[in-house]
This record gives sequence, structure tokens and C-alpha cells, in this order.
Amino acid sequence: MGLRERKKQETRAALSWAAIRLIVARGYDKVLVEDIATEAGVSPRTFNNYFGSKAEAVASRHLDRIHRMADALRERPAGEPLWDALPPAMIEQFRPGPEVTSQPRPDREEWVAGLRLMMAVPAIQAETLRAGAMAQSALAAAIGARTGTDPDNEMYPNLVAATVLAALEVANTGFMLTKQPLDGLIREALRQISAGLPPPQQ
Amino acid sequence: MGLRERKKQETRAALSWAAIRLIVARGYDKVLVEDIATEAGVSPRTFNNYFGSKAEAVASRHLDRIHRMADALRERPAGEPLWDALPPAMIEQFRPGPEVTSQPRPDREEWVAGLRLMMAVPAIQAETLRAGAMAQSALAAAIGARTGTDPDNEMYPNLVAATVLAALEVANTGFMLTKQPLDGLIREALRQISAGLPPPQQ
DNA sequence: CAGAAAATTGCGGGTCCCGCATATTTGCGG
DNA sequence: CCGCAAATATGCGGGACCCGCAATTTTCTG
Repeated sequence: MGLRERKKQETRAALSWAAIRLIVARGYDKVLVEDIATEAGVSPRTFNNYFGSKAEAVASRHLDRIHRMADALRERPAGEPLWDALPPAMIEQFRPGPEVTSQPRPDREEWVAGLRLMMAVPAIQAETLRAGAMAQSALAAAIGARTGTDPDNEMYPNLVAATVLAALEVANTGFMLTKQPLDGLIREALRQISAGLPPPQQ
Repeated sequence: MGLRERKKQETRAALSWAAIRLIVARGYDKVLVEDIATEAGVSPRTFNNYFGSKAEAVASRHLDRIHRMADALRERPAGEPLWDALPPAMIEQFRPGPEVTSQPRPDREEWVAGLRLMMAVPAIQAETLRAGAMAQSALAAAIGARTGTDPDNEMYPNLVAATVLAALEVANTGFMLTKQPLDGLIREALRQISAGLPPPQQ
């Protein structure tokens, strides 16, 4: 990857992160595209070269995370069973990066409250889900590679990918509502799925 | 439900159906809100009283379908195991209604091609997925009622609902790509999930 | 049938999103 | 090291969207 490509990724990440920070702080409709562009040091027109909407900019962080999950899954030990490899590959990707830890950390409560409000915006929910759907094929490819199945001709890897993302979404929602640790929720969701989701005690 | 409520539902359905028909025929960005409103016999402003965007109007059909799935699930025989009740409750909801069969049926190939194009529009993908997420809680409630679990305090019914919708989505995609019958794809997806999605032959 | 409640409509304006043309930056070969 | 070609950033303009608000019409209720 040349310097050109690298810089593009940086701009993209800067825009996405700026969008999230501003929207969490101020609320979705009190942030204009112009604000985000200024914060990231580019022109408003350039924002729309990278993202088709504010919501897409926000969701792109989620998109990247899932792509990293797919990569992480490929790099798990070769012999490891699929359902053992999945939890760590997923949970890893939630460690906060430098752009978070470097900043003067805002009040935790305030941040989560702002996050909740942001995720309540219809357009953001929609784009976040779409980001998942976009990355689903990458995840399916990684799963296919692990299990010797072909995503283009078999349902299996696609179904696992879709299901895993559904689990992630349920865990995320649970985290927002109950504040239980996210990693525990993810592990529990995957456990139930790999057990075939049997109805309790019957 | 009074006459008032009924009429609102009719208008809503008329708008959604008009949006779909026009967009499938002409393409997403060659259909204005004004066109849809005219087709349904209301003013453009009224369109936005019902839907926040063109995409939401399109997706509302999906939303209704999932709500009907939840209702159908509640009406399955009492003793029937959950994973036996799900496939028929879901598949039922794809029978074409009168608004489809009454119209002079357009060319089948052309229709599917238009549908594919419509579903390729990012905004429509996003809103369709969000419609699923919206109806997910209704589905979870129905599942909770069947299995004696509480969606507010337990992960199980929410996880099943999310997973079932993921299966539906994979089946739908498979249908779009391969033209295999949808009901078979749904049954197969649910079967694999209830079996715990084991990797093949190992 | 009259009054209240609800739905429809028109208008106005801020924002978005994109096409297009231009300017600027980057990478590359000589 | 230089200048050319490709990629990227920017400015401008306009069509469409989306929503608040207030006025009008329709529907329900007693």
C-alpha cells in the first residue's frame, strides 16, 4: 500500500471518528456535515467523497471492526475449532485504539448516554446494520476458509456469518441496556448459538 | 379498530406498494416522493407524515411481514416445538396478497430484475435491515411467549429472534442470486441453525 | 348536529447529496 | 531533480429531501 492509499484511510478514519465524537457530544441533528469536515480538516465536499451521509460515516467504524474480525479469524491457530476461534477473534476488536486513549477521556457516563442517543437515531441504526451486511461477505469468506466451504455455492458460511453478526448485535443491545460487560455477552450468545438455541428446560 | 385506524393502514399500505411498484419499474432515483404520493392519491406532504423517506416506505412491507410472522407464531398449535412452528409461520407470510394478484401481472423476469436493482440501493438495504430490527422485539415477544422466557430479562428469545431474521435474510439473498424456491431455503437455514451450525464433516 | 379530535395539506427553509469543472497534490520515469 | 500523468481535493450549483408550523378538511363522539 502506497502513501496515497494510507493517507486516504487516515482521512476516512478521521472523518468517521470526528462524526462520532461530535454527534455523541451534541446530538445527531445539531451536527452538520460542515462541522465534521472542519473537525477533520477537509472541505465539506470532500466529506461526501468518502461517505454518502453522516450516518454512513458513523457506521464505518463498525464496518472496519467486522473486517478486522474476519482477519483475526483467519489468524487463529489452524487446528482450533470454529466456535472456539470466534469469540476471541471478535472480542479482540473492541479494545480501544490510540485515537480513544490519547484523547482527554470524556466523562464515562456522559459518553455512554450520548452513545445511546446516537444509536437511537433511525438513520444510524439503519446504516450500522447495513455496515454489518456489507462486511458479512468478508466474514463468510474467512469462515469458509476455516471450514472448507465455499460462500458462493453453499449456504453454510454465509449463514454462520449472518448468525454471528446477529449475536453481536444482540450482545451490543444488551450492553447498552444492562451495562453488563460486552465480552461476556458475546461469549454467551455464541455459546447458545453453537448449542442450537434449544428452548430452556423442556 | 375504528374506521379511522383502518383507513390509515390502507393509506400506508397504498403508499408503500406504490413506492415499490414505481421504483421496481423505473429505478430508485427516477421516482420522486411526489410521484409516489400522486400514485397513492395523497399530497406529497402526507407521504412524509407516514414515512420518513422513500426507503422507509419500501421497507415497511418487510416490517409488516415480520409482524405477521410473530402473530402466526403465536397461533401455532400449543404443543408444537418452537423449531417446528417457525418454518410454517414464516413461509406463510410470503403468499402474494390481493394487491399483487389483482394487478395485471408484469413480466416475471422484468420484475425480479427490477427488484434486484431496487435491493441494491444502499438506502433500501439499510432501511430493510432496520425494519427487521424494529420488528425483532415483536418476534422476540412471541418466541418468549412460546418458550416461557422473558425478553426483558433474558437473552434467549432476543437471540432466537435475531438469528431467525438473519436466516431469513440469507435465504432471501440466496433466492435473489440462485432463484431457488424461497421456502426451501428458509427451511434449510432454520434446520442448520437449530442443529447448532456444526462445521461439515469433521 | 355541534364540538372535539385527528388527519391532510400547503408553505417555507435548512440541509443534504451529487455532478461537473477546476485546482492541487502525489507518484513515477527520465 | 524535474516535469508529466493520475489521483485527489475543492468550489459551485441545483434538485430533492425532510420537517416544523399553521390552516383546512375530515371523522368521531355524545
